[in-house]
Amino acid sequence: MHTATEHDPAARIRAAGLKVTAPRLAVLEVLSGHGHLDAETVFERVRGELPTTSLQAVYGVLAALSGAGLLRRIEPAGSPALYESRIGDNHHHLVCTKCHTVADVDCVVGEPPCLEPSDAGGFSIHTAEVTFWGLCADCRSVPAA
Amino acid sequence: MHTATEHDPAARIRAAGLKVTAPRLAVLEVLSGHGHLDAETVFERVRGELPTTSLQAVYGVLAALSGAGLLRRIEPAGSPALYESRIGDNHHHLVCTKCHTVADVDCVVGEPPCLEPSDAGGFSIHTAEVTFWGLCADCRSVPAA
DNA sequence: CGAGTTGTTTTGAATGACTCAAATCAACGG
DNA sequence: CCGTTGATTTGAGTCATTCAAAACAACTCG
Repeated sequence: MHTATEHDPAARIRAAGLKVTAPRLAVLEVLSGHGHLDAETVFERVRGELPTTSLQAVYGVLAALSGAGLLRRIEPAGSPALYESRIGDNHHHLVCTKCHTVADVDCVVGEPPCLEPSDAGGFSIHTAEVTFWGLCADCRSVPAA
Repeated sequence: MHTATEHDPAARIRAAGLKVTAPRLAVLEVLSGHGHLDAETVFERVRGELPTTSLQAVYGVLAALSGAGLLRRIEPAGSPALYESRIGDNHHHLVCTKCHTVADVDCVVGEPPCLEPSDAGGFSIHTAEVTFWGLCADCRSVPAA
């Protein structure tokens, strides 16, 4: 029913035509949760268990894995690029205008492009990216501080 | 019926509580069309008629005017910040994945936030930003060049 | 309408996030 | 286990943008 590819990080990397290396496994591990992390943060966490890893290696790994579709990269205005492991569904994001925290929102519509523009102006659209901007619960409870 | 504010750039700047200066008028003039221009391009065009203007001044003007709501700033992933004069309607954008050209799309829904997330996760949303990604007509007609 | 106050612009430097390139090194196919 | 090819390290460079101090110019008020 399930192939090993679905759960085993090494198999997923290999299936993407990439070599399986310690930094790549470490990056996938760091991003296996539900966070939205920037390259610097991934680097710090990877360093914890793989101290010889360089920041450039992390940039390379993030580019390779997101290029291969194993990670998703988002770039909200005002934040550095963020990476997440939730892929394959075309979900969207909530960004706090004050603290820049990012949360996921399920896409109510479905398959990408989950929305169609009224007039595509000659473009052939393949994705609709939706970013909701607002105040997160924490920032709302601290009005002027 | 109409106040002068609606059409006169100087009046609009003043109404926003800002001082009316030559660089500000020049930036508004440069952006009065329907383009999506980055700071560097605005700077080059402003220089044409106001040669003493510095790039930093342009950054300052763009920040002041977009902060005041007289310009809209967008930041598509992979492009520098772009500025446009179409404001007040919550329209969206089409971005070419190849050449990064940007086109406007009318919002089919209406007032911002034109979309509501299914679960706002504690956020109080005020805007939904939609970016459609695809190939523009020009890039589509040049498949592999 | 002329001086002051305050906000703007100039000039110059610095920063953050990321990319490029050469050399070393390691994964995997044979 | 060796070689090829792709990854990582090391080190430098780039781009877009911001910061800061000093010079300057709009608008306010007398």
